[in-house]
Amino acid sequence: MSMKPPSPKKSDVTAAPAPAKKAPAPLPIVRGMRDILPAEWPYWRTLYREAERLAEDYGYERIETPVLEETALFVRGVGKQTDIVEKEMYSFDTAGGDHVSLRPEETASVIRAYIHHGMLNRPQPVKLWYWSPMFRHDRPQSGRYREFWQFGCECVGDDDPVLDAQMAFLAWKTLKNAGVDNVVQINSIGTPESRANYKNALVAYFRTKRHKLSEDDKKRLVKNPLRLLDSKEPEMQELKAEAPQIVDWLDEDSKAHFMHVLEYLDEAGVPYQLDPYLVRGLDYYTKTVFEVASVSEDPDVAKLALGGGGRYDGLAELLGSGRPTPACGFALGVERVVTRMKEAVPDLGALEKRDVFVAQLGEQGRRKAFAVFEELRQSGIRAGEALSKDAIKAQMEIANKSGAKWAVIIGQKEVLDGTVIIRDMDAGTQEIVDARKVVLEIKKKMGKE
RNA sequence: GUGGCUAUGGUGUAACGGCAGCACAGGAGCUUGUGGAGCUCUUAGCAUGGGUUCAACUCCCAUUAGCCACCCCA
Repeated sequence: MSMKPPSPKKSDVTAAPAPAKKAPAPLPIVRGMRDILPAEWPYWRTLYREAERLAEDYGYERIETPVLEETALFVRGVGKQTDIVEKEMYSFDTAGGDHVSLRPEETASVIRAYIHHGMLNRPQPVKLWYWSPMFRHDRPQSGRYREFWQFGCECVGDDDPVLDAQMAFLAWKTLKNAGVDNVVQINSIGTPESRANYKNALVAYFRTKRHKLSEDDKKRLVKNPLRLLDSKEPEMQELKAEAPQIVDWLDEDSKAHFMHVLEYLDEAGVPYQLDPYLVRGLDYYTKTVFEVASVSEDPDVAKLALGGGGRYDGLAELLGSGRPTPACGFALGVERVVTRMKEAVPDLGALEKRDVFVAQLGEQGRRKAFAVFEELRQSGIRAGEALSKDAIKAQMEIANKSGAKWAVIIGQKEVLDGTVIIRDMDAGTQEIVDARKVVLEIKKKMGKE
């Protein structure tokens, strides 16, 4: 007996002509936010699985920190002068008067947790990984969102160059395993002292060329001279070539450290390019800095970094670890990687095939089908269903689309006889089997495939 | 944050200062027992708010969002 309620359409039509009720306006999504729809999920899942497997294999442990932190953590950690902190943070005061921010990146939080939980008393280095949403109030563009996910690893408490190399390796390898051809761009920016010296030399050089600089570049000269190096202004390309190079200003320790990092990358077969102009936007970096970019003939595709990382030996101390705590890490932008994955492996989004489809006819058939479906599922057979449909025809159509090799059909007659029909969807043949042996019969058929 | 381009059903698109079409997708059906084809019917739209006009989806302004180039970044 069908108990379906009468169609609301009909009752509306017969209802008294009430004044047209205004439908509530649909609410928009907040700017820069996005839904991850089912069609995209297979990519996320694939990337997540690769990331998790690699991180765990390499001894990294999962960590999850609060989305909300004291604003001071990022001001101190990421750098007051950085654009991220200066104009891109979601900051607000709570009712209790706390100054808090949605995290714009994860490294500062991980180090905070490291200190907070006394991880400096654990065997060093402490290796942690995360896969979490970050928030930056940036102008949205493709591959750039206000909420975005990062997969990253942090290795805290050791300054050995092999760890820097491991970071670049893991970033590269994760992408590679996800099907994204990529290359590491790498540089060393030395210690804060050697970098300060270099910065002075750079400023001195560009001051002499000041008249040739664009407005943006003049600002950089004052605010963040290292940024002059990755300026896109055409005139800069020539000026850069003449400019002092950071390698010439590195202290001996940083230089040796960097050489070792490169040797390890050679050994591991990681494709990398030395990029003397690569500097990164966060204040905490020291020595090794790197980015990973996809390999593509299309320059627009290649230019967007999929991830980045490096060494940040001073950060933990700056955040109060109380003793020198060298560390390094990297993060990949999940949305950006997924975009590349869609190009590299377009068929990943296809629906997962079902082995069997359970079709039913009549209320008794439906009830029986409900149970049979669960029986199949419990025995590990991937079954499909459309229990809410009445017409067998519609169900067979769905069965066909689901890719099921067999349909189990249960109607009134079968319920009475204690049987089910098993239909071979390719051959179009079908047989009647004992209802208690459905799982057995299906398994037998699957075994033959 | 600065500058530019764009906005029509769920998706992709068409047209026009005068009733907004098409394709795909969705739903129902083509004798309440069988899918892949076909057919019928059907749901669903001018981003929002103002203005000009007899009349605006169309022209103008603002807002919002997306995209692009910057800034910066994953």
